[in-house]
Amino acid sequence: MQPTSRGPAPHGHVTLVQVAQRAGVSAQSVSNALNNPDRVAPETRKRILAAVEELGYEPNLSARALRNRSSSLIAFKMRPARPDKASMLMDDFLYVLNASAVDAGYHLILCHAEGGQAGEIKAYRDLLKKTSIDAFILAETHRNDDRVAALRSWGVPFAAFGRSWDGDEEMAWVDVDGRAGTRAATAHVAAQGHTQIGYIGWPAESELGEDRRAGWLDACRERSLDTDLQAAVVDSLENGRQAAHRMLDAARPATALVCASDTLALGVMRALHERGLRPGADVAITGYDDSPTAALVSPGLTTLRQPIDEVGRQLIHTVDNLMAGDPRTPQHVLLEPELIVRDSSLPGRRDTR
Amino acid sequence: MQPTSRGPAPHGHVTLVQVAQRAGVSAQSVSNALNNPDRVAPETRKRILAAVEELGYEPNLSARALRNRSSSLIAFKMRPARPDKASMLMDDFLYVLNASAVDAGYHLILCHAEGGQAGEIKAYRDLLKKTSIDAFILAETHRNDDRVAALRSWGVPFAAFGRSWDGDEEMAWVDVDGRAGTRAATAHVAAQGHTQIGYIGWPAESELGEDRRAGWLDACRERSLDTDLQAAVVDSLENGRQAAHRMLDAARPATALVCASDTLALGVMRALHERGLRPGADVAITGYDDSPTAALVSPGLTTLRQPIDEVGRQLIHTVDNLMAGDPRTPQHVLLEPELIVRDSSLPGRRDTR
DNA sequence: GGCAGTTCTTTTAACGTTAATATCCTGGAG
DNA sequence: CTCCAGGATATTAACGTTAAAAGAACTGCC
Repeated sequence: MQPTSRGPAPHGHVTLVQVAQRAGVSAQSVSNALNNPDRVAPETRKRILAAVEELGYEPNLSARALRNRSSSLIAFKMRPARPDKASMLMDDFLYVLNASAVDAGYHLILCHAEGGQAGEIKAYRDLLKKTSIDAFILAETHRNDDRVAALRSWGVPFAAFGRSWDGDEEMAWVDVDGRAGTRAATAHVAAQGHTQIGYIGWPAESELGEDRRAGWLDACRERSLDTDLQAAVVDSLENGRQAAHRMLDAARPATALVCASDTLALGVMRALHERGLRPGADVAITGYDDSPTAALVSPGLTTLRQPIDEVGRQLIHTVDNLMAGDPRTPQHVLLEPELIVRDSSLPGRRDTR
Repeated sequence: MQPTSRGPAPHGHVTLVQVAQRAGVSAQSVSNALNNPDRVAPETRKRILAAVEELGYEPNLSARALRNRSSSLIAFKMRPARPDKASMLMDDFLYVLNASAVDAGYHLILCHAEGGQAGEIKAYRDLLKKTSIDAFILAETHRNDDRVAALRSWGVPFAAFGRSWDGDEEMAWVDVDGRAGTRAATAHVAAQGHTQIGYIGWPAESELGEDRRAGWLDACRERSLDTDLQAAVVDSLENGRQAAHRMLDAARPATALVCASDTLALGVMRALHERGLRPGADVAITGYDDSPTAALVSPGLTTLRQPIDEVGRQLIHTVDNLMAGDPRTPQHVLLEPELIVRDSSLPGRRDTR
């Protein structure tokens, strides 16, 4: 049955030429059949596709990249996972990002860089020189981000996870509405009857942090609640713990604590643990990110889940658009986080066995 | 100062030919200067390297890949993060794997596959056809792993995170000694005076699980301790919780529980929480993996840290060796986990503020 | 019948690199 | 003075693909 011999198969790889011979046409026609279907006669195309199928031909991406100056590669730089960080969304994020990329006909390649901002830019430039990367995905952009300037100056399509904080309308981004998240969390604990709702967040330099703080402020003001209890600390369990102790020692102690991250919220839980207080029953706690940990601690931590899957999909979709269509079209996508209510913010029911 | 004009720089990319013109030699000499330094005269080489430096030349990987049938790409397939899984080492692992790869002159490219075993193999084959991937890294191999057979039949270098459980001497792997880990954890709680040490692990099909169970068995037998209390459940918080309740309701209840994973251990903590018992003070608990969560819960969870950085480095080192040297040399690396002692396995001291 | 206009297909050349081969040159032996 | 060895460098060709241009076959129209 098999078309015995005559198959050159010199290296195990099937090439255009072999398909062409099999179908009795030129290599270019095969190329056209695959990339510009309307340039070949329907029946020729059918014959070619049959040959492609039969021989199991897959176009060689290196050759394509060389010829087209386009590698179907999208680059992403991981940051080193800070040990104290509970928000281990990176794992999921990377997974969907890659899945979406593959679905759209790309592959994800990882960057590595040391030496901060400058090192990262150098790494991007080197990568661009060496391989014709089609697009970049950035995470965590900030005000006056040099990487943005660099990528733009090189004319490479890119999209960021995280909006442009300096009102850069040109930049394509996908982000999650942090403000809406903390507002929802605050509203939730207020609905449980809490009136002394503290907030533990990040230093004011963090744009993301200010966004989340604003949501808590919104909710408190809407209800004319006290907004005295707030802390701005670097994201860590220990800082969350200490801030919680301070707020519980205040003249009018907090009965609920809204946090800018799960890490901070877990610090609060530790503080309660140290004081013999029960999360939920005695003090309501909410976190942010729905890190795996949030579901695993006891009691479970109420938190805000970022639609990370959708973020990944939208990012790929965005760069895909940038590459295909008019690169002048800015794309902004703002997604809503989802409040996941667990026992840490609910009174009552201790033993749910 | 700058060598004005005459620079073609047609596309912003510097090519071998441009460097060659600048240095007044042929393209081949530039290639040699970079790849076979002993084939060019020392001073010519110096001149060429100066030109390379000056023009900021970086070899085009697509062209190289096409010519050499080797892309400097190492492929790795992520598995979707199971939501219930606390062992989020993937993030760290990927980071070091990539860092090591870049250090060794490679880049990491991510695979995506659906459809289980078969789908994964198909994805590998497609990737190989399309891009001359240099090597693969596998995670979580098992007995009679089809992927291993496939990769071997194609003659592609690969290394696995996780030893070959079917005694496949040919396969290169890097692994962590699970047995030594649980033995150390068991010895640790025994040293605290515990004599009823239960074990919560995975179903017997899991080779990794049996390995970890063996460590607990070893330690118990060495001390002539009871080994009646054991559970074999699918890895989840809920299963850990239920198993813990069973063991605490037993005729001779467990006073210490050694677990095969942090997820299970967190389930145990929840069970204790439900019973009003204190981890550490009332029942000692140990987990496995030192997931981020372990450090964040209160009290902290005693667990075993896998030297994930070293695993990543060794894996890259291994495939690098396979590609360079004699591919017949099997490479096996077994690393020791490190016991991280936290309060969950220690009596006393409740409030450490 | 000849000629312009379609539609389909093939030919040519190029992307940037490197193995293999060819050429040049220098110095030393005969 | 010729000839050869051997090192240094240059030339050729190829990796697999595709844009651009050229060619072929067929249509309809004056």
